[in-house]
This record gives sequence, C-alpha cells and structure tokens, in this order.
Amino acid sequence: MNPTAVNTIPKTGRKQIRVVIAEDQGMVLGALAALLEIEGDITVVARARNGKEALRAVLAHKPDVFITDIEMPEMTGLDVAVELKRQHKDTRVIILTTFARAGYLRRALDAGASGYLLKDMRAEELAEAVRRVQQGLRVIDPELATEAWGEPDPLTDRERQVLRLAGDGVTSLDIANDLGLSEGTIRNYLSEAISKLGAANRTEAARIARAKGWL
Amino acid sequence: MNPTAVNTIPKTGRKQIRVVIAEDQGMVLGALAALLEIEGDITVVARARNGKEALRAVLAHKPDVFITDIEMPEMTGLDVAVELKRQHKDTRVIILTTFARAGYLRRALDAGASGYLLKDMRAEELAEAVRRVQQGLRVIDPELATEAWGEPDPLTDRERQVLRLAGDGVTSLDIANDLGLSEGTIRNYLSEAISKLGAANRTEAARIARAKGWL
DNA sequence: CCGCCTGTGTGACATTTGTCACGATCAGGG
DNA sequence: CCCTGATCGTGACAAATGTCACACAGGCGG
Repeated sequence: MNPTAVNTIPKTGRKQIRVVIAEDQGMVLGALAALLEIEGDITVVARARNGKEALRAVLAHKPDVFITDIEMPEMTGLDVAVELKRQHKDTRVIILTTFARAGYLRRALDAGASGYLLKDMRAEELAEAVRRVQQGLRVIDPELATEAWGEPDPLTDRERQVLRLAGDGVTSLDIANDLGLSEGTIRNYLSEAISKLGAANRTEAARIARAKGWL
Repeated sequence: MNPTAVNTIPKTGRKQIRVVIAEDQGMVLGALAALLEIEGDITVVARARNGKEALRAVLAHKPDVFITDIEMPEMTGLDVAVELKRQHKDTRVIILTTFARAGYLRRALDAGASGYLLKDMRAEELAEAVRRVQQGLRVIDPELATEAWGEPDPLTDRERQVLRLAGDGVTSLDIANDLGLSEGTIRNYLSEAISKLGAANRTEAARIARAKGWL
C-alpha cells in the first residue's frame, strides 16, 4: 500500500526544500522525518529533541522551513519562533502540535509563524504544507482559524501564574511564600480567576483555563 | 535455535512482516507507517484511527504484529488487546504510547501484549522491536520494566472514582449526589486517598494518581 | 490631570475541605 | 466461624478556601 508514492509535484526536478524538525518524542521525530524524506523534494537537514537544540540547529543550517512542536523541554516551540523573529531570520516556521487551542494559535501568529497544523490532520498534508509555506503562503488549520476569533484570554499575568500553581494542588499559603505575596492576595487572585472563568473552585478554573490554552 | 532463523535479518530476503497500526493522530499514524515501510522487510497492511476500526482491521488482515496507541476514541488500545486475547488471536501486540505509567504497563501485560514502547524512544527501535516481537520475544521499555514492579495502585475502586471527579473540580456535595452517597462519605474517601498518596489535598492527590496511571 | 486597571494588601465572614473517632454491613479467606 | 477489608454512614472540629468590601500605589490613555 503506497498512497503517497505519487504526487503532483515532480520529486526530482528543482532544488530541494531544506527542513529542520523539532519534536521531543523521538519516535514521532524520526517518523516525521521519514515521512518527509520519501517525498523526494524535501530534505531533513537536522532534527532536534528540545527547544534550545532546535534554535541552534536552525541558526546553523538556515533551512527553508522549520517544523516544530510546541511543548518541548528547555524551550517552547513558540519561544523558538519568537527568538527567530527577533533575530530577523527568514526561515519560515510551521507549528505542529496536538493542541487545537485558540491561545496557542494566537501566540504562534504573533510570533510570525507561517503555519499552524494539528497532529491529527492527514499525514499527506504535512509535505503539502511545507511546499506552500516555502512559497510564502500561510497554512492554518481551517477549524482553528475561525475559532481563534472567539474569546481572548481574560486572565492577567498574575492570575495565570497563581492559577497554574493552584491547579497543581499547591496551597494558597505556599503560593504566597513562593511569590513573596500575602495569602489574602493569592485568594483574591484565585477568586477573580474563578469568577472570570465561571468556575466553582480553583481546580475547575485551572481545568478550564488549560483546556482553552491559557495556562 | 532453528538454523534458518537469522540474527541479522536481510531486508529483502525473507517473507515480509505484516503489520497493522492504530493511532488517532493522523500525522503520527502516517509518519509511523512511512518509517516502517522504508525498512523493506515490513509491510503496513492497514491503518486505523480508532479502537474499533483497529479491531476490525486486525481481524480482517490477521497481521503478524499489531502496533497500537493506548488513548484512542471508541476503544482503548488496551481494550483492543484484551479483546484479541479473548478471541485467541495470535497476532502479537505492541503498545506504543506517550505514557510511562506503571499502571498502563501492568494492564498491557495482563492483556497479553508482547511489547510496551514509549514514543520518546529512538525511532530506529520501533522496526527492531517489530522484528523481535514477531520472533516471539518480548520488548519492554527497560526503565518501566523495573519501575512497574514498584508500587501497585493503593486505591480502591470507590476512591479512584471519587478522586477522578474531585480532580476535575467537582465539589464534594456534587460528587455525593452523583453517586447517591452522603457528603461525609465522599470526604472520607478523599481523605483516605490523600493520605495513601501522601498528598496535601485532593487536587495534588489527583495529579499524583494521574501521573502514576492509576486514574 | 483624571479615570481606570492592575497589583497589592487587610479584615471579616460563610462555606468547603480535611481529619478523626466511631459504627454497621457484607463478602471472602483461612 | 472469625478476621479482614471495602463500603457507607454520623458527628465534631480545625484548617483551607472563596467572597466582599475597602484601601492605596503606579501606570497609561484620553
């Protein structure tokens, strides 16, 4: 069974598209590389298993396209994108992630990413997206593109920070000591966050915020 | 050992190893298939994106090896393995998952799985594992193999059930109504679970239990 | 300069949560 | 038949949590 064997684009004709891939799960990283390599017109010049490694690889190889996961050790894929933008590198960035969260997409676009794909799209679409992006087009998952215009994150930085800890079961008092604030203040932040998110308590609030990609 | 059995397997010489893959993320599914196909001695005869589809595919194609994710729609990879065992099918099962949880491994072995691999292993190891498993060997992630013999799940069914809800932010009273019990009873279960897990509160307890794969 | 928002803090109060001690029932194993 | 463990319950108490009202600082836009 070889559905990907044939494709519209000539495999050998023009110059190769050079790609760097970053993904923390080794199995997925290797598999994605294999997937792109069999396309013929795409070459994977480097692989990275965390954000810092990825940044180094992109700076060193100056690929046409950089494909990256978001949640990685050391540095987030979004952080890497931001850094590349800051340095005015012209490598195009494709975010490839599990999470269909409006918050992530928004941050990705702010970071100048050219693509935002979900891992549960069809595998064939990845190579196609690489070609499109290399030509200067944008490739955004269609469902997300609309949903993203939904609700912006209502939380302030402090509220987010406090809620993240509370959601892991850290106690108000411990959070206060961690951040050098008073316990009452922490309770106020949590109360605010709970009401903004329409939750019944800190745990539910954290769950909601996480689901929306705000944490 | 049989003289015809070769250690270093020639990529083309022998008969192909027939494989079915199940994985809900299309991108990963396609990529894994590509990864195995380039090995030459492995053929992916079918792909599935959920548990039921996977079960049908295995029954229809009777492959040598069945590679499956755990967390999938419709039916868990573990459920599929259990069902195959129940029907005395001799397809070998490899569980391929993100989660290094002792609880999952234990259940996988109970379900008669021949392999338990983590997605963050090196990609090359997958094909090798397929070959080993087809020869009747077991392939278990080494770190897990030891850790799994560590702690068994200390929670009772009720405690697990209650903790799962509490971890999502459901209130003691609501849980009580849900399950038709008294609120005090719920608090007792939670208190027990918290102390068994060495946590400071329900939220942390849920986090710990989830991390261990007990929820 | 005047609001307005965020960040920070206090104090008071009601509710929820966590702990303990104590029972009762029921099933299964030795 | 007795012991054990899981299940379910009550009552009481201490601690954590959630809500409100109020206050004061700094910054930013109008």
